[in-house]
Amino acid sequence: MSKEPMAARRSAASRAAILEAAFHLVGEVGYGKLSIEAIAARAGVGKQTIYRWWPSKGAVLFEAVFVRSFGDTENPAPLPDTGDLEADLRTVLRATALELADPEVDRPLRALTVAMLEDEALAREYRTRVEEPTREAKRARLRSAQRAGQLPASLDLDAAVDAIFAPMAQRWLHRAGPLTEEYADALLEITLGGLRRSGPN
Amino acid sequence: MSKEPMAARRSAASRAAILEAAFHLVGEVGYGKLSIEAIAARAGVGKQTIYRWWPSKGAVLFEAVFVRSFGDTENPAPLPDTGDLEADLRTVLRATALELADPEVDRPLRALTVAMLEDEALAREYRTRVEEPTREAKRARLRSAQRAGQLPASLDLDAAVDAIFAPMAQRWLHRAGPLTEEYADALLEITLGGLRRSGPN
Amino acid sequence: MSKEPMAARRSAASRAAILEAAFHLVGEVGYGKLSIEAIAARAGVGKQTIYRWWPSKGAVLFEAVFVRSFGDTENPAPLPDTGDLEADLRTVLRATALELADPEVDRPLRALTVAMLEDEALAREYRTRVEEPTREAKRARLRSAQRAGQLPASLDLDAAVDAIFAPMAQRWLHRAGPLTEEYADALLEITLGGLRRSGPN
Amino acid sequence: MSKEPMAARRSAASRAAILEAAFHLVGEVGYGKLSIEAIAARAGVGKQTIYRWWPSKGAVLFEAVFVRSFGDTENPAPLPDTGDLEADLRTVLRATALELADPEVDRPLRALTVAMLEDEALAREYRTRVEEPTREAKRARLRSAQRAGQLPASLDLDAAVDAIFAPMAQRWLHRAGPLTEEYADALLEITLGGLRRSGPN
DNA sequence: TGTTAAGCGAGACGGTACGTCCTGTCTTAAC
DNA sequence: GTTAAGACAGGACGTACCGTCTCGCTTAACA
Repeated sequence: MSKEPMAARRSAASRAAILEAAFHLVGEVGYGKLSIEAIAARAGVGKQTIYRWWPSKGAVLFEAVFVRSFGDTENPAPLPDTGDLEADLRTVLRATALELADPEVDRPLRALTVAMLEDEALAREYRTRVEEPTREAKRARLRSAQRAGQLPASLDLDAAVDAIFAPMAQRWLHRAGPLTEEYADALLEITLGGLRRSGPN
Repeated sequence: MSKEPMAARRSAASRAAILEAAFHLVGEVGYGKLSIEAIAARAGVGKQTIYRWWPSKGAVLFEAVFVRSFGDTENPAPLPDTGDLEADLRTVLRATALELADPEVDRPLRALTVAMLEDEALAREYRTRVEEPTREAKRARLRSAQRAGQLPASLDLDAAVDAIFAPMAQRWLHRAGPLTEEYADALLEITLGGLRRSGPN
Repeated sequence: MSKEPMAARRSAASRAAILEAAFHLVGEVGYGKLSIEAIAARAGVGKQTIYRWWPSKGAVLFEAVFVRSFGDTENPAPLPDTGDLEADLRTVLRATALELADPEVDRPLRALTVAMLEDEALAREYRTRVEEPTREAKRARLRSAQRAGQLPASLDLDAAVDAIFAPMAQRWLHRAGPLTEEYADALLEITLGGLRRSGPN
Repeated sequence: MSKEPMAARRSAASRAAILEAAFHLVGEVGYGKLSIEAIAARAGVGKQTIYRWWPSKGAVLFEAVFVRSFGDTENPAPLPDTGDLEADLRTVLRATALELADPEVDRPLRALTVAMLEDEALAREYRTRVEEPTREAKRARLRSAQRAGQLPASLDLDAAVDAIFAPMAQRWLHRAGPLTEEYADALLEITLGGLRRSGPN
């Protein structure tokens, strides 16, 4: 299989400069005030070069964030699997809490969320290329736990993934409270043990 | 003690026309393409009348959605309390699922979410006037269940509210799946019973 | 004959403040940037008070300049008549040159000229109440000279007044050169003696 | 030596459309109600295209009138020189009278006068590019008459030009009377012969 | 190994919307 | 019944960007 012949002349330097500029600009001014004109100026690039390769500022931002997060590969890392489901999920949830609390991550990710809310095509691409692979990694860990008899075989895996991970995402999105390891632990205890027997009883 | 004398001259007709116009326009074109110019034109109002009373298009939208949802009162309805916690939460979650699936609600709410992501002041107002009262109503129902011995006294109520309601909100926001009563039920079973014993075991 | 009964309640203080404000504002910002709003604010007066009594900002300016120049009387002073036509005209022309060179006069008068160019009704009022009386005073002096045999009886008096006074006005208007006594004298020599024998021949 | 490379990309079609639109609009609504917005709309052009190349609506108007009057050349036509000064001046003055009486000329010229009164920079440009070249043409004719012994060598040429031409300009500006050939002739007789011996004696 | 077409930076173009200022009309409360 | 105050519908201001469109220049691929 050969390299795609399309886009033969595309300037790698310009592409990198554009993504770099978009990423930093969005961190400075937010999605609403991000403009293609400013990206082009910051990147030292003609506007047409952006319009030639991306359909919208949201698409530029998506790629900028995506490249930062995944580099050149499309596949997310699998979740840790030590055999201890609770410990592994705790590790992941705590790491997520820390990452989302980092302004370097928070601002572009928030901007990307806006972009996706404004542009359904972008949202679709996100679901395909980010959300679904990530979710599959989470499902895989839960499946492993099912095989180990730690979770019921009949479990609705998607609902389970939502139950474990959505509360943190929602708190982050609406800044509804601090993203701490304590919060991560409290959530995990509820989700794994159930509200009815939650708490250190 | 008298009513505040300020803003005495404000035109109630113009205010209503503006909120009405904003609500419908945002449903037609989305938040990004909503313009104050268009709101003013649709409402038959001078732009200055909008700028005089609201600091941004997001603030107009917030008030438009708020008035639609709460009318003149500030207080959300309390959750049902029949004594059966699971049944009551099921009622609420199912109703939420149906409501979020309604385009008349979906579109303005999605737009409002964008507005809040773009404008922290607006997000703060939302948390104070919408999120926190609503959350308190939810907490109150859980406290009632604690008093009835259905939930542990040591439960972290905010984490519990998140665990119950966030997954649905997240699925709605990212259109990650259908908002059905089945999904509501599956979530509730996990959250109340815990993943480890979830499913019809 | 009594004071006119119309405008019974009109506030003399407000009228004076408005004219004062208009006069000074126009000197600061020029006619184009003069606004009724600014006049009202400077005069400490409601906008409606201006709109009630004057039809346009030009009319306010006209009255402001007019009151400054003529006070309460409508009649301009007659030209000096010592019997020596040339000396009398020299006196008047030199005085005109000095007055037009004074910024306190120059700026409002220039503004008034703009107002009249923009508003034919105002121009008509100016011609009736300022230009024509002034011109009649000039004609009167020339008539006196005719009676004294210093000017031909057949002279077209209006053309003569134009010939004597227009060049100075034009130079002032277009800032085409300095308004000096020398210029006044040079003009007078040409106009009285004729170009063909002008100069100290 | 090459033509200046700057402004390379300027659209000649847009420039022409703008000047055309400005010229006609000012004739319809006058200078005060002339708006850049309306010029742009009439010309089928973006506002920015006007702001890019002209600093003010006055500058647009100046160029519009200038192009109409002079086309691409900067130089005014010389005055006729048949050897008979009086006849030549009569020709010019009569032509001026007729031209100023033409509404097609009157309205834009009056507007341009307002523009210059409001904007000293514009007035300066007018003096440099229009008034001074025109005046030089007039001076040249008078110099020719001096060489022919028809005028004193000591004559102040600028004052003489003013004396000949200003009265007509002033009457036009203030609509102080009809601009007829008779008026032109009367002025010329006074200016050349002198008031003291004016009239058909 | 020179030709040629693509991608490139630059930026003008016709537009839309911004947020501000002012217009002329109106309504209210105070005197 | 006039006044100061100021809200109102409307419209123009001058600016910022939109997405499209040339313009010359650079550069890699093919001839």
